[in-house]
Amino acid sequence: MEQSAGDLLKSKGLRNTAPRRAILTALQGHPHSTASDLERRIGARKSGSSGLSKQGLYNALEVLTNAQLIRCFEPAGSPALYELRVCDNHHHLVCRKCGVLEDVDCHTGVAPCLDPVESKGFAIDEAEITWWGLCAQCQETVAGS
Amino acid sequence: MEQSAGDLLKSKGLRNTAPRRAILTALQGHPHSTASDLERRIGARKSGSSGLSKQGLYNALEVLTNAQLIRCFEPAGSPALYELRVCDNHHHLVCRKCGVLEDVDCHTGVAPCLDPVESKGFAIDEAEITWWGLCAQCQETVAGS
DNA sequence: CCTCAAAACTTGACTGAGTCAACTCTGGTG
DNA sequence: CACCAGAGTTGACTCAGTCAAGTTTTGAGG
Repeated sequence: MEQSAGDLLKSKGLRNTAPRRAILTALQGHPHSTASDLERRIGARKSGSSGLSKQGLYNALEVLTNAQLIRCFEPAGSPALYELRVCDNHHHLVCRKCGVLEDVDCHTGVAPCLDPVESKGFAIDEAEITWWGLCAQCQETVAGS
Repeated sequence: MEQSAGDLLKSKGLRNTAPRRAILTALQGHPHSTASDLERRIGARKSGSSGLSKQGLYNALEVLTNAQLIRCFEPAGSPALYELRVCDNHHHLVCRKCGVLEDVDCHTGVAPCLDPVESKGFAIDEAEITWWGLCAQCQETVAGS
């Protein structure tokens, strides 16, 4: 198996606290979670367990993001989504109708995978690509109507 | 000169109302405006003139966006930005530090300008690309500190 | 030019996502 | 095992945007 949440935190020199472990664990198997998804999922663990405060959640998410343990992504019209896949510079496909979201591998795998026509003097470190369209299911719905 | 705001509205079969004309006019020379920028700019016109309500503004922006007279763009961490450039599928460069935003032409000029490695059954109509980095000015600041 | 209904706009209450600030608790080092 | 900086809690607050119900305006037809 992979490293435990605690080991991951240690390997980045971060404190090994229950909320942080809970977030990392809660993200496994739920690749695109909003802050409130996480709040619900963590709060709902076996009764008696913590249930992290909103502020604590945002603090922890920020720390984990800065440490590159998780990645944050904000598609237009949606709250921020957090995911465990990092360092592979993958991109996203979003359905305009139902909002479903899919990961797409990057053709190069390292950021920035793409250069702009002109950089206007910027030092670019990432090219974020979002493809918009209709998912297979919504295409059927539209065609059938 | 270009078509007047009124003519543009007519050409799309939309009603020619003062607020809509005001929005189109206010966007000229202010390529990336938030809803509240627009509210301020329109409200501030010569006294006695309208000053559009918040709801009216959002309604009008939605109509104009649907009619392809303006385009809406939401970079992470910022409210929605509206711009007049449409139909050229251009992209954006954003400074991570100061938030400054630049337009970048698309190398093809038509959407979607780029195909994903795998489309997962989606019918894709747009590839939205955002480059993140540091603008020339912020690079100097960092280097100098 | 006048009328009228649909379309557009206004008002004001409300929501959701995230932030601020002040206080308390705890992990892990000495 | 005591300490304290870093982590978490609480609760008020902001900002961007939405909802719903009522009023005004636009422009097509008489």
